[in-house]
Amino acid sequence: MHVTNSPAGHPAPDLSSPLLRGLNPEQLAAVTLPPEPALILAGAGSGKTRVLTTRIAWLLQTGQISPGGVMAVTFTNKAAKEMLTRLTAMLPVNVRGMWIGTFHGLCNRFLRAHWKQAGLPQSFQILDSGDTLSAVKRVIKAKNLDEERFVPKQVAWFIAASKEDGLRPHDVPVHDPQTRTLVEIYQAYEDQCEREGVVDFAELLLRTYEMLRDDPLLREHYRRRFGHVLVDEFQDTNRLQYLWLKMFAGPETAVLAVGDDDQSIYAFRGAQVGNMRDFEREFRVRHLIKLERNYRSHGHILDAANHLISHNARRMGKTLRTEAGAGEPVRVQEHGSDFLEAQWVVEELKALHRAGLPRRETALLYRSNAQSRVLESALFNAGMPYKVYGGLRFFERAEVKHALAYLRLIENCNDDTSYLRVVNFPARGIGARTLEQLADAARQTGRSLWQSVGAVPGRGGASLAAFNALVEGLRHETRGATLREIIEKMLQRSGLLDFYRTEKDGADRIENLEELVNAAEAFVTQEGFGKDAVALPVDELAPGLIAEGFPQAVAAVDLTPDAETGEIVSPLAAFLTHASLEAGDNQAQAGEDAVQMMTVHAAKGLEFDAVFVTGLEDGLFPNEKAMNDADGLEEERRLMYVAITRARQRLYLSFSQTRMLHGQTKYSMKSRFFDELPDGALKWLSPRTQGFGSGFEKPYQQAWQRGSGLGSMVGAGRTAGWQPPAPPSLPPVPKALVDSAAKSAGHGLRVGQAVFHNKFGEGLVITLEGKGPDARAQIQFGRHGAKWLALNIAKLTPID
DNA sequence: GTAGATCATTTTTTT
DNA sequence: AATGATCTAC
Repeated sequence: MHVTNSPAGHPAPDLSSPLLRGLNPEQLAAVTLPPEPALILAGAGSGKTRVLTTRIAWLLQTGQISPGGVMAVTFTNKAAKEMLTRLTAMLPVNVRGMWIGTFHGLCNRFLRAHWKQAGLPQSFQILDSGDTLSAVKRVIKAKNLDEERFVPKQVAWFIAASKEDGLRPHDVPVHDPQTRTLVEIYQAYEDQCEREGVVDFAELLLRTYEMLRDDPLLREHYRRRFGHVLVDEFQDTNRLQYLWLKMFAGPETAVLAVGDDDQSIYAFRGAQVGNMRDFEREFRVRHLIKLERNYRSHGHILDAANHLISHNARRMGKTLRTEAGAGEPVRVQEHGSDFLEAQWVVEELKALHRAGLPRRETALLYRSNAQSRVLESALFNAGMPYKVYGGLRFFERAEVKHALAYLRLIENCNDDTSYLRVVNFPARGIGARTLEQLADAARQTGRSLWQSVGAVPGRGGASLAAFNALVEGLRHETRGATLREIIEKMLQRSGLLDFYRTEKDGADRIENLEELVNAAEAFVTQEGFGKDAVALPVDELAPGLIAEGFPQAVAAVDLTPDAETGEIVSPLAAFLTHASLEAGDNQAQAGEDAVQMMTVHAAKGLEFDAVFVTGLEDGLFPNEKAMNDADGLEEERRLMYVAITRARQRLYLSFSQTRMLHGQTKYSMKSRFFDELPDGALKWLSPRTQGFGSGFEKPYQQAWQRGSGLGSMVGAGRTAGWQPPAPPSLPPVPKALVDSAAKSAGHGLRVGQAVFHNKFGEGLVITLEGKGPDARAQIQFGRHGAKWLALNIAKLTPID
C-alpha cells in the first residue's frame, strides 16, 4: 500500500465526522484526500461506491465545497441513482444543483443549457441506437449505396467509433475508397441529424467536448465551478470521455478517478484501460490508493480470482484480501451435455433454496445470451422462478417506440426518423412508392419529410397530408394538457390502441402502452414537473458569472430551464429525453423471489451469496473470437475474474462436453482457465456419483438461520484438511456417442475416444470417416480446436 | 399491403 | 434453434 502524504500547505483533514466511522485506513485516506488529482484502484467488493459517496458527503459537510461545485460521473443510470440515494441518506443535501449523472446525462444537461451556442434546436431529440441505425439506413439509401458493401450496422458503428475518437468527418484519415465512402456517409448523416434537430449518443459527448475546447471562457467558467470531479469505473472510459474530462478538469481541479483495471471488460466497445495510466501521468497524480480489502467473498473464492488474474501480463497490480476466512472450496462440475448441466444447476438450486437461501441471492452466469435458453427451460420445467436480465428494455419495445415517435412528432415534426416510423403505422395506405416520392422531394429541397408533403401528388399526397393533419391536430388539442392527457389522447387518435386491440396478441402490447402512461406519470411526480416546478435563480449557484458574460451557464440545473427566460422545458420534451437516455429496466417485474440469470457482463457490480458460472468451455469462455490474440484472451480472463468475484460464499464452475449451438452439437474441452486456478481452492465434484445437492446443505442452513452473513461459515468443517482429487482426465462418453462408435471399429478408434497427439496434445474424437488408408478422424483439441487428421499419417495414442 | 417463405446470422452492451 | 431481415406471391 502506498499512500502519498499530504503535501505541505494542506491542513490535516478533520477526522471527527461521524461519516468517517467504520472506514478502513485506505478508504479513509481516499475519502479525506487533499483537493488534488488522485487515482483509486478499487478492487471488486472493496467498498468503492461507499468511498465515492462518503468523499462527496465529507467535502460538503466540512464546507470544502458547495453542492453546485461537485461533479460526479458514472456510466449507468443505476450507478448514478445509487450514488444519489446513498448521498442523501448520509447528508440532508439538496441534490438539485449537483452534477451527478451519467456522461450522457450530464452532456444533455449541458447542451440543454447552451442549446443556442451548441447550434441545436431548443427541444432537440436524442436518438437511441435503434433510431441511429434507421437514420444511417436512410442515408445509405439516399446515397444509393449498396447495403451489402455498406452494412448499416457497421456504418453506424464506424460513425460512433469515429465520434468516440473525437473525429469529425474531415478528421478521419482516408487511405482507401471504402473509407472515403464511409466518411461521405458520415458527413451526410451529420447533415441529416442537423436538419432534423436530433443528436445521437456519441454526439452528446462530442459536441459538449468541442464547445468547451473551442470556447476558453466557457471552459474557464465550468472549471471554476467544479472544484471536484469524481469519475466512477474509470477503466471503462473511452478516448472521447477522457478528452471530455480534461475539458472540465483544469490544473486546479481535484479529479478523483476510481477504477479497476482488472475489471475492464468493455474494450470491445472502445474502452481504453490505458486511460488510467494516461490519467496518472497527465494529471500528475500523486495519490494512488489501492483498495484491496475485500468485504464480499470468502478466501477460496478470492484465491481463485487472484490466481487467475495473475496470468494477465499488463496490470497495475493489486491483490484482494479478505478477513472472512477460507470458506468453502470452489465447486467444479463437469457434465456430458448442456442439458445435463442445466439439470444439475436446477438440483443444486433446489438444495440451496431448501437450505434457506433466498433465490434472489443465487445467480446463473454465462458468457453469451444464447446459453440462457437451456437453463431457462430446465428452471421452467422445475417450476423454479427465475429472472433473465438483458432482454428488450421497456423503451425499446416496438409498441412503445411507436408511441414515442408520435410524441416526438408532436414536439418536433421535422424528426424524420419518427415520421417514417409511424407515418404508416397503423396502416393508412401510405406505401413505399409514396414515401419514396416524399423522400425525393425532401432531398431536393433540403427540407424535412413533414415539410415536403405538399410536393407529393395524387392519392399518396392526400394520405400524407391527412397524416400531417392528424399530428397537427394532436399538437393543438394537447396544448397545455398534462403529460398523461397528451399520451392518452395520442394513443386514441393515432389508432395505436385500436390497432393492438384487434391484434391477436396485442394484449401485452396494450399493457405496455398503459405502462407508458404510468411511466410518464411517475416521471412527472419524481422529477418535480408539477405545477410548482421553478428554475433556480441564475446567480444562486455561481455568483459572479453574469459579470463574466455567461448568464446561461449556470442555469443548467435539473429541470433544464431555458437559459435566458428561465422557462422550464415542457414536460413532454423532458419525458422524451428521459426515454432516450434511460431505456428502462431490462428485468422482469421485481417482487417475486427469483433466481437471477444474466451474462457475466451484466453481472458486473452485482454480488450474490451463491454464483454458478456455466459453460466454461474453450471456445465459449474464453470465447473463440477473442482467444486468439493476447489482448482478447486477457479481456476474457478479466471477464472470468469478474464472474468469480461476484460470489460471496459459494461458487460453482461448470462445463459440458457437448452443447447445442446454432442447431448443432458442439464438442468442447474444459476452459483453459481451469489451468489457471489454484488446485487448493477447488473441489472437483465427480459426475453423477455424489448425486445432487452434494450434501452441503447443513452448514448453509445453520448460517442463514442465524441470520449472519460473512464470517459465520468460516472454517465450516468441509474445507479443513480437504485435498483436491486429481481432475478427471477426460469425461465419460455420452450415450449417443457410444452407440455410434460400434459402427466405426477397425482402426482402434471410436467416437468419443480420448487421444493424444504430439503436436496438438489431448483431444476427443468427434467424427470418424472412411476405411483403410482413407480413414480420417475429426478430433477436438483443446487450444487448437477441431482438426481433421488422416489416420494413416497422424500419430495418435489412445488415452484410457 | 400483407402474409408466408427463404435466407443469413449467431460475444459481450450502456447511453 | 431461433431470430430477424428481405424477398415473393397473392
